[in-house]
Amino acid sequence: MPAKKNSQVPFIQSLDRGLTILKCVALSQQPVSLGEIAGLLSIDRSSAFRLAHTLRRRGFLACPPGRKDYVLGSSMWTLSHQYDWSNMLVKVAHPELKRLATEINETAHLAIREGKSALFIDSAHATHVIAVAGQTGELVPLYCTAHGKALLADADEPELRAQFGPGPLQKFTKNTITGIKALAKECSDIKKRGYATDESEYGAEMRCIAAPIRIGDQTIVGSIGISAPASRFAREQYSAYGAEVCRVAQRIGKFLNNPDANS
Amino acid sequence: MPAKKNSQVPFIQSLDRGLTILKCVALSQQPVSLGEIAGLLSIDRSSAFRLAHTLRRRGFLACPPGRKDYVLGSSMWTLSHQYDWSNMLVKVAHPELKRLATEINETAHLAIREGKSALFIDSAHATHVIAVAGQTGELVPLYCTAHGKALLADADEPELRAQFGPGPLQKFTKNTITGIKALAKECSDIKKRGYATDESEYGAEMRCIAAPIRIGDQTIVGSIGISAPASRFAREQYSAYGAEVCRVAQRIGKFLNNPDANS
DNA sequence: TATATAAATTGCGTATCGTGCAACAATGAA
DNA sequence: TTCATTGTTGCACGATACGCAATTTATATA
Repeated sequence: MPAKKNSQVPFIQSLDRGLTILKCVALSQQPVSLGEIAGLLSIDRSSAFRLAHTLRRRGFLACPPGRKDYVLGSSMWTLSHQYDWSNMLVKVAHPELKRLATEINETAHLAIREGKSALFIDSAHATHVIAVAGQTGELVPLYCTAHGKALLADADEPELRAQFGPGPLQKFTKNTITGIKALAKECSDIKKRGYATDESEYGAEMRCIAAPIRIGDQTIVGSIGISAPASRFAREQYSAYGAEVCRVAQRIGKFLNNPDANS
Repeated sequence: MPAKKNSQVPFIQSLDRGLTILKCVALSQQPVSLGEIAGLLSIDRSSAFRLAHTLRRRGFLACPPGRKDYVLGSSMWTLSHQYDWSNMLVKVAHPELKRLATEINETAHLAIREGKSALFIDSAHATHVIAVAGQTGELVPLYCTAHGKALLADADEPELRAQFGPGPLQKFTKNTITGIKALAKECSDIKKRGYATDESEYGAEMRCIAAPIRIGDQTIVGSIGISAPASRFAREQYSAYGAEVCRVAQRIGKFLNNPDANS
């Protein structure tokens, strides 16, 4: 993008500033003081005060009891909970999903976490006629699928134990990981490597690779990956495809953070 | 509050309008057109357009590909995911929690769902010296505690099966519900009745009552309840205490929606 | 406790910025 | 095609949001 061909549509200054405040408060882990807000926007304290005040009266900001600095308010909570976010992720990720599918020429999937399962919320098929498991809407276990394990990548052993209980996990195939300890090791490997694999751990004769989609390089909000019959998907391709899947996942994450990005 | 002693702090009109748009789009299940926005605020279409435009450029709104109406954008997604919301719920609910504890004169707890468990995020103790189980930070199973079952109240049988698997659930006491079907029945009863009970289903000799906290009378975001040794908490008190716990839960939910409400 | 320093909040005049009007473009229906 | 609806841009007026400065409130220091 050589020159900002920014539309001439005038910006509503005060709204823009208000949104900046909102973003800044949301991303800060500590409460934000008025002075910081004013400094950030390079505006007078009084202006910052009035903006923050309207945000507060609308419930988008709030003051911790007794304190006079700002944290996010309940409106943000309410709105974000009532909205069906999977649509959002689908919308953002779909072009990438399609690119991935045609590039690798296999089926690509998009999944989110839904309780103890991974839920496929979108897919893009390649030219192959042979349908692959994992239709949109399908729920699969977290601990024995590539998507599921990608979604679990940040979990440590205590967390996994809280999720799945202490007992051994259900065995679907001879490759299924059934021990929590082994699963924790797997997760930390996935986190290092960037992508998760599924060596026929749930469905037989299936290979799958998936990478977690992170916002702000932190919280995992979904996963993207490809799957194919083991016969068509050799183990030697893991590292190459894995890198590609990671790149796509990162791009989606980046786009979620910064919608202005190119393309 | 007889007269609005509303602070004289002037409202930033355009910011206020922008936030209204945000709220309206978030609450609508369908995409919202420009005309609707303009109508809602009783402003000119051009003004609505410019407000929506700034919201869009900041990522708070977005247009579905090809269409020209608005849905929530990725910024809302990002911000709401990066923020630690449990603090928010704690902050809003704590006064009510304390009121409840002193009113009933037992320990009151606040919990949220954390995967397959309920997580206690706050508590208020009464004057009794005898400590009750369920410290803040403790994780307990969803299916055999009052808080857990309150959090599950909206789940139907397929959903429960997806969460817990088909097999029988772990038995902690002689009262623990172990069948999914029975659990589904219990959940639908809870939904009708408004509150969940725990008849020593997890910890022995303990009774507990909890009600789901809902935003917009819909999505369950947490639970509030009281617990006491069975010796101090007779079964006859269920309906009275249950009603009270429901009232408190509703009040918290209402407050989350509308922070301006009377304290 | 008193005093000093900083931060939050309010009043006010002015220039800016947002607004509505009206013209224009794009889209879709008949 | 025309007509009707909705989205988008130009423009001029005036409401409004801004910064300055004064006042109140909170926090630190002696």
